[in-house]
Amino acid sequence: MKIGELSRATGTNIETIRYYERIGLLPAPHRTAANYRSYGDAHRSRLTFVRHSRDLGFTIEEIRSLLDLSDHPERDCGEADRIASLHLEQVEEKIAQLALLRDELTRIVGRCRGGVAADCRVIEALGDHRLCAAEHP
Amino acid sequence: MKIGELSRATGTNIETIRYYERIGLLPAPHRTAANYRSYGDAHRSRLTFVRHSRDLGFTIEEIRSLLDLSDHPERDCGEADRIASLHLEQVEEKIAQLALLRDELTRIVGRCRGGVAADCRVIEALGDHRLCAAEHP
DNA sequence: ATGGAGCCTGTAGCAACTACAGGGTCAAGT
DNA sequence: ACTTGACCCTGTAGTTGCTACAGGCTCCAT
Repeated sequence: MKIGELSRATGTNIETIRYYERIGLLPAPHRTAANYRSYGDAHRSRLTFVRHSRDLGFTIEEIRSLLDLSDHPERDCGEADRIASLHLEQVEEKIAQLALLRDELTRIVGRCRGGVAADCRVIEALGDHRLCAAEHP
Repeated sequence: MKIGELSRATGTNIETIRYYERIGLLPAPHRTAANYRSYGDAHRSRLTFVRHSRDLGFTIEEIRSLLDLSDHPERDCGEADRIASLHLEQVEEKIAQLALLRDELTRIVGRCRGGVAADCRVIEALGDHRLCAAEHP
């Protein structure tokens, strides 16, 4: 299949597919006589793997390691578990961080009662960290 | 005060301070005879405002608008409230999104029972979106 | 044969910094 | 007086993960 078809089949931007090839995440496919890329099913599932992993927030480097493992089925699965667990931890940390931000923003927004900027509680709060309820990063 | 002192006083990287000046977020300070930047209290509070806003996740462009408001105290406060409310919404959306990811990752990680990569549930799950419990972005 | 969709390469742009390289300045110690 | 080391300067390039051209080829239908 041509790049446009692969793009539609996986919901991936064409430029992104070429980008993945350039950084070595997808193997370079065969070319037709007209120098068009020609992909097979193996390419499609690899790209699906990549996109799904990206959707789950894995970095390119993490995906590289995961792909490497999936290319070597005889290896130990522990590494994959380690990468995923670490990532899960990071997501949980990020959620906790954002929850703090949300609380702080809610407090700040809630204090606005209209009027002119000189009396604005939003702007006041931004200028003075001491007005915050909790430490945020 | 010199840039290093301002850096320590606000917990901002020196390179970041110069960057903010370059993009017009901080006004260019006076220079000493030796061409060193020399800051006053107004610079320090402006930078504090910027850093605090960044910590709360506002983009540079949002901060530009907020600073503009705080420079014009006679203007209506509604804009500041609008920016902060919109940002709060985005944070809430991001949290919801990450919660979905967390759930999916928890499911995936929980399925790993060791062994070789060929039988790895993590890798299997990454390659097949149909194994997911919910739609994620 | 001509028009438009699709493909190619290569480069530059986005956000928000961060990290040099290669040089100048200043204050303290000897 | 001189040296050492901390600090400052400019300018440019790198980071992540794409996205968006520019300028040109190829294919297929009309």
